[in-house]
Order: sequence, then C-alpha cells, then structure tokens
Amino acid sequence: MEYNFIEIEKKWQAYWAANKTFEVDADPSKPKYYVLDMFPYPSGAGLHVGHPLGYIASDIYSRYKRLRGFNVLHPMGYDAFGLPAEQYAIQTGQHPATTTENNINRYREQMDRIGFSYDWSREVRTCDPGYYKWTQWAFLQMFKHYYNNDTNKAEPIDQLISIFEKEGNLYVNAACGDVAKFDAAQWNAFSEKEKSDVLMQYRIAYQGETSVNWCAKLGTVLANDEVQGGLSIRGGYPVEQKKMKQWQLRVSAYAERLLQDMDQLQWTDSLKDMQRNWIGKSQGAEMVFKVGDYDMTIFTTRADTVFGVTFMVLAPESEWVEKLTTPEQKEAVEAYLKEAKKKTERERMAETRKVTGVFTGSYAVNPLTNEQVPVWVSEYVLAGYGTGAIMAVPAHDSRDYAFAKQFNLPIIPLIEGCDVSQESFDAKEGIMCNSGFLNGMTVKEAIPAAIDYVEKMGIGHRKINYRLRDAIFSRQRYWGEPFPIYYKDGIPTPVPEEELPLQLPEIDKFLPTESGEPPLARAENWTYNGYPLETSTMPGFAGSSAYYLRYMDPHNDSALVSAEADGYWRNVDLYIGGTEHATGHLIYSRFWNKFLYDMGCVVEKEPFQKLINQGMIQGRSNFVYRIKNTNTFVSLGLKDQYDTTEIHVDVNIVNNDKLDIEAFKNWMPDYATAEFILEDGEYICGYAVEKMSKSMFNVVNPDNICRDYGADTLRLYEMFLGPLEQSKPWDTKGIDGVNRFLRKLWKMFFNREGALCVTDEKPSAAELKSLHKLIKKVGDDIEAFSFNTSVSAFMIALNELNDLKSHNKEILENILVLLSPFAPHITEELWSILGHEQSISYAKFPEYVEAYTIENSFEYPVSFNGKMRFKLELSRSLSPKEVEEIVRANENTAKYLGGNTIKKVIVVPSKIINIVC
RNA sequence: GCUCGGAUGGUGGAAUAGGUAGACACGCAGGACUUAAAAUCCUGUGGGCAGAAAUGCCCGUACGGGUUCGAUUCCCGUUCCGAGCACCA
Repeated sequence: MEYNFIEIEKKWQAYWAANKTFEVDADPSKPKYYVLDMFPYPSGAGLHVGHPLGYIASDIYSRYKRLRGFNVLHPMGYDAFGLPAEQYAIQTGQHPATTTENNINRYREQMDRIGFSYDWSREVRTCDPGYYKWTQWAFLQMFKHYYNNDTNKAEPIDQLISIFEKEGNLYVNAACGDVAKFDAAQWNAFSEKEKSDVLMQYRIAYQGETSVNWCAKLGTVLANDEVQGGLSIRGGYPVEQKKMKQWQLRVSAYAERLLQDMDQLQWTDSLKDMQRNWIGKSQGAEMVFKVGDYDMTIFTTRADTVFGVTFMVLAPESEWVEKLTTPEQKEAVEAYLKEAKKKTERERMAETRKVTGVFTGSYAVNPLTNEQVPVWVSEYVLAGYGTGAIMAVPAHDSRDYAFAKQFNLPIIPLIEGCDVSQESFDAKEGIMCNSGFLNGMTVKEAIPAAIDYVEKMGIGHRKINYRLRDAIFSRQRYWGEPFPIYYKDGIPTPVPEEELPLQLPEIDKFLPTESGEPPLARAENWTYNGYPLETSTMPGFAGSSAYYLRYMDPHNDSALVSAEADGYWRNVDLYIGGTEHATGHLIYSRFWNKFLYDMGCVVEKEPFQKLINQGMIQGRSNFVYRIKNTNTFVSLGLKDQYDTTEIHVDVNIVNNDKLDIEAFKNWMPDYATAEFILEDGEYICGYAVEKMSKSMFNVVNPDNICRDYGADTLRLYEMFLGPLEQSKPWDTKGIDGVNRFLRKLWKMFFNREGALCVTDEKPSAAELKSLHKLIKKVGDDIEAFSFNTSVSAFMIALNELNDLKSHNKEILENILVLLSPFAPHITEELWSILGHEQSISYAKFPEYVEAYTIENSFEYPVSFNGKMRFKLELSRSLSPKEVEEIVRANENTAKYLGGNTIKKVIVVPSKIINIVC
C-alpha cells in the first residue's frame, strides 16, 4: 500500500467537515482554551508559503490541547475592509465587495488544503453588516461615555451631564480636551450647539480639530502607525501634517492602564518594550516661567537643571508664539512660521540635522535665578507633547545644545567635571554644581529636591506625560464601516442603536468627489431623517479591535457577545501573529477591550493572555549572471571574470542552486537563444534572502507544495525550518527530509506485499524507552512552542524503532497520537487502518512514565581522598575502580567538590559530565 | 541617536539553573540494488596533525578580556547583522 497523500488528505478534510469535528460549544464541564490567529486581510495575491506559518503553529497547539482534554475554541475569519480592494475598485470599477468575496474564497480554498482544525461555523468577516453592526455599536458606546479620572474608568456621558447641570465642570476630573471652566448656571444657559461642543471635549469617541497625517495621494488621513518615515505604509505616498476635524478615540486616557496591565501578560519582553516605548510614559514636572504678564507653563523631566536654562523654545504651532512675539520680531517670526508650515513631515525629517529657529523678542524669567532668558521658536519643539514649550538647558540636552551653538546662546554646565565644549552631557549622573541649593547632590537626588522646591514655591508640580496620542478614527474612504452619526443642525447625533447596522450605501464611483468630499458623499440619500450622515468611514483597526469577542458568540443578534459566552471563553489564551501589529492593532484592541470592561460587557481586563510572534518567512531568490550586451550567462563561480548583470530567475526552475537550462530557455522568449558558460557541466545560480514577492520570482505557493509533497509534509517542514519566532528564508530543498520521514512512518505499518504488519505483543523495554522519551520531549516542546525540535524528536524515535525493527501496535498507536497535531491527515488514516472508528482528535495524549526511560541506574558509594562519598547514577555500568580512576583523572573537579556529598554523577568513559551535590 | 534581539560546519539549525558542542535534516562524497536513471538502503562528512588501521592528540560556537575546576551558555568591552522608535524636553 502506497502513501497516497493526495487522496488521504482530501478524504480526511472532507471527513472533518462532514462530522463537524472541530465545532465547539461552551461546555462548563470541560476547561476551555482559546487559540487565535491574527485574521488575514484577503489580498488578491493569495497565500504564499510564509502566511500559514503561524496558522500551522496555532493549529498544532489547538490539536494538542484537545488531546489534553480541553474544550478548544479555534476560529478564523477575515479582516475584509481595506484599501487595496478599494484601490482596485477605483482602477477597474469592480465593487470592493466582489473582489473581497473572491479573495476570501481563494484564501479559504488554500487554507482548507492545509488541514486546519478551525471551527468554520464561527467565521467572521469585518465587512459583513451583521458583524460591523457591533463595530458601530461599540463606537456609539464610546461616543456616549467619558473617562472619569477619579474612578479611573469610562462612565456614561449622561452622568456627566447631570453633574454639569448641578455644578458645572468645576470639580470634574476627566480626560478631556481644552475646555473652559463653567458653573451650573452657565451650563444651563448654553445653547444645544454649545452643549454639544463641550460634551464633545469629554467623549471617548470625539470629533476634534487636530493635526493629522494627511496623504493627498490616497485622499485620506492615516493613523501614526500607518505612517513610516513620512510615507504611507500602504502605497508609500508622501504624508503631510494638516489641521483637520476628525473623529478620534481617547486612547490616551487609558495610557496608564495599558502600561500597568501589561505586567500580567505573557508576551515577549521585546513586544512589551515596543508598547512601553509607544506609550512613552515620562515622569517630570510642569513649571511656570513668567514672561511679562503671562505665566507660561513648560514640562521637563530634568527639574534639576533649571539653573542651566539659558533660553526657552516654543513649538511653531504653539499659541504662545502670537502672544509673545514683539512688534520688532513680528516679520521674522511670521516668515519662519510660513516656511515651517510649507514643509511636509518628510522634508522635516530629511533636514533633521539642520537647526532652525527665530527669536520672539520676549524674555522669560527663570523662577529660581530670576534671570532673564530669551524665548525662541523652533521646529524641534513639538506642539503635541507636554505644553508645546520647553526650557532649554544646552549643557545637558543635545538638541538644546545644537540650538545654542547655532544661535550663539550661553551654555552653563551644571555637573562637576563635565566637559561641554564639544557636546552636551545628557547622562543623568554626577554631582550638581552652579545650581544654588542643589549643589553637591547627585542628579538622582537633585531631581526630586528641585521639584519639591518648586512645589513649595507654588510655581510647579509633579506631572506625568505620555507620548501615546489619541487615535484618529476617520478615513475619507468608501470601503470601511460607516459612522452611525448624522448632523442635526450641525450637531453630531447618534443613529438609534436599534437601527444598526447602518449599511454602507452603494455608489457608482469610488473616488472622492470633485469638491474633495469622501466617496460616501456620492451616495444618493446618504441621510437620516433628512439630515446628512457622516461621510467618513472607520479605519482598518476598527473591525479588528473586538473580533476575538465576536468569535465567542458570532451569530448573536442582540449583543456583541452574550454574558454566558463571554463568561465561559473569557479571553484569548494564545494569540499568534506578526510583530508588525505591536503598536497598532495590539494597542487598539487592548484599549477597546478595556473600554468594554469598564462598561461591564466583558469579564477580562486584557484580551490576549499569551502572545507569540511568528517570524517572517522570507524568500530565497536566485540569480543568473548575464555578460553585458550579450545573451550569454555565466555560472556563479566564474562570474567575476566578466562584466555581468545580475538577473532574478524564477526559483521554480532552479534546484539546489543549479539552473534547469531547458526550463530557463522556455521561461521567457528573450532567453530562448541564451548561451551558457558552465562550471563542471552545471549552471550554478547565486542566491539572496529577500522579501517574498512576485517581482523577485521567489514566491512559493503552498498549493504546489501540497500537490507535490502533501499538506502534512508542508506542516512539518514549516515547523522544522527553525524556531517559530525567528525570521528565516524559505528553501524548498530541505523538504525531502520530512517527506521521507512520513513515508518511513507509513512503511512501518505495511510489509512488502502491502498488508498491515503491526504486531500485538507487549512492547519491549527498548521500544518503551523510545516512546516515553518521545512523549516527554514532544509534550515539553509543544508547551514551549519549540516545534522544530519536536519534529526532530519524531525522526529520532522513528530511526530508533526502525533499528529495533519494531512494528508494535501499542507503540505505533501512541506515536500516531503524538504526531497527530503536526501531521493530522496521515495519522488519521493510519489510526483508522488500525481499526479505530473515532477520529484521532478524540484520543488522549499519552501519559509519560519516567521509569521506562531510565535504563541503567547504579549507585556506587566510593570513597575518595578518604573523605568523600560518591553516589553515582550511571549511563552504563562501571566498576567502582573505574569510577575512582575517572574522578582522579579530573582532579580539579574533585578539588572543587571537596567536602560536599555527591548525590549523582553521570559518567561517560573517561569524563564526568554531570555532578549533582 | 535611543531601545531590543542576534552571530555555532558548505546550508537550516540542536545543546544553556554553566558539565561529551555540532542532535535532527539538507547538501556533498563513496558504496549496494539497477542495462540505466529515479526511488530506496548503507557508510563518511567542523578544521588540523600523527597513524596501515582501530585510534590518539591539538584547535574550534563573531572578536578581545574576566569569573569558574569547567563558559556556546554568566559578566565587561569591540565589531558586524536584524527589528522597532525617531527631535517626546
């Protein structure tokens, strides 16, 4: 009987689907385990061999947990709203829904071939109205809540309104924008519009004028994590800063909780670091500097350096600029502002070394020295952080230093012995000098001492700042969730919840309108009760922020997730996905979850308990070398003798870096007449590790691998390639090894005639030893996500059993169970051939028995130097005399052991390898 | 610039509460089977030296130091590579 993987895989995939093997229900009698993959955006290119890496890992873990008796929730869906489908629609006129549907079908087909154990009855698609109803619902809840800093949670905005009616906002401590103080009488006298404007400053989902990343080419704003180096991540178009009115989410209100609650998560330190960095907490002080009649507040983390302040700097966008510019400087300042405004973000970055600035003409008074220092304006101060104004200490801040050098401002060193003639001394260490009452203190002492002092003087106070900004939540695009908001006489008003979902309207063209309105403005009757509806749509992260909750209860019409389903499944135990979402999705999702937690909708504070970042699978490109101006190609080893051009060649016509010359000639018409300079009769190609992409001809399609080797081989090989979390290049050439392993396994069950040849006798000690070593290793490795070494362990065990000529049924059955998470199809087939009627998924993970793995254990009481007693546990039997010799031969070791009682010494001939005292 | 991670044979990678470095696999070389090829199986495979051989000795985990009886593993410094952030006061 042959190992016909094509038939076997088709058969069991159909079996699982027909028997609903992997569909689960909440079952309080069993412990739950929730394994989640980051759902994919279904792109037109389909899956390449890198995409399923994480899915395979999570599938192995899910199947493993089932064998361990857990009720495993393992769902999959699609992040289906997004820019590529919309851009494709603009170019071709094809509706994004159609493109998306086609792509999803393709993805599904590809995933099904790999044999995943998803519960497809729970599939979600973010573009499905039944799904985005709850995205819109969550947005409305955020619109209807504000963040109370005293209770440290989101609370209904109605409560805030009743407070306003009673006492205004005088005693309200809430996360909010810029609002003037008012009392109850003033509030009650406000018009509807004024009230709406005030409340807008408090809402968690709010509309506000802000500086945004505007991408003219895409015609939309982008979030900070969608921009990199001044270019949009999608498309790579220039992005500029622009003041616009946008919907935003008050993520910043949750900064501290997002930071604190990370401690309870089992995420990698590097990922936590990335989030900590992004949140960017810094402790410092706000301090008031007098400028004429004004009190100007600045933020600093180095209160100890106030004695070294020699100038002040304002951000160009700061409101102080206008107030402080003197008539004489007006012209110069305005010219500078105009210049700064014109620059895009990208230009600013390119000129990062160039120091620019202008003097306002005003002077501030240093509150500790009473000296006057000039106030400047410069781009290097950001309006969005702190107060948009800083005190400059050139001696101890490199940016202030560069500025001082450029404009010839004084530099006063404040730390004993530091040299600031060439560069600033930024380190927070040393003994203070030139600093009045701080002299003689270390920097670490001086910082709190200085803050205490200014607090006592009433000119400042401790303050914590975060870099984390509120998330811009509107996009000027078509293919996203519409906002359930209409404008009643200019007042943003929510569409009633019971009328959700507010469905995306049909439009004829997907471009912005001629007047620059978003595409939704093209829709006819895009109104609610005659009032205009919001024309922006929500960004990509909206739909992906709570999808893990929806999987728990995907068909519920009356709630995002029922209390029962949420109470049982709680949160994701294991989340697997790429690290690229560290500062996007993984922050937004945590924020979203915390908001729902505040509302009492979910029971867990954090959505993803354990998180594994699978590495990227890169492409391995091959090159041929064409001699310039000829059609002759020279092999790698000889190319240095010629002037050549490196050309990518399709990796599918290269085997072990050897070019299939005939295939190459047929590859492209240009090469039909190509000539070759060979080495040893072969054409050897060069190679490089690059991103897997069509243009580099290095894309390997999983469908082809499944066709040629089978899904089980693909699964094993992807795991065998290296540690899950590490990025590594795909190289098909190693795949024969795992394929051979599966064929060997198959052969152990059948004799030459193809008849089943397993035997029923009791397993031998050697067989049991191999098996139980494997049980231990595989169990430990899966728990540690070290799948590559467990694949090796299977190979070793099989080699051992082969050497023993073992066909023992009991042993083989156990091995099938152990292997079933990795290679589900072949194990199901063999399992059923052995006479089992139920799927192997219902088997139990074998119990490890340590006794089987210890072959020889001897204890030798040995005296050495007349003092020590050795108790030896040996990997083979040795005479006591032999042992003594060995110990004597390792005299240094013996010295080290002096006086201790040795419990265990593992000995190999002539060397001691392990000593346990 | 700051933060984090990494460097082991021809290749992917094993091995760390410090204890036989190179498991497993690919590739390569040789052999068996075959008219031949494929497939399969067997043997060898870090480098150097000695030996007819079994084998023995020396060197070796990016580089330089340190701790230790013993370091791929821990500490300090250097180089290179990768990822993230980027004027966050």
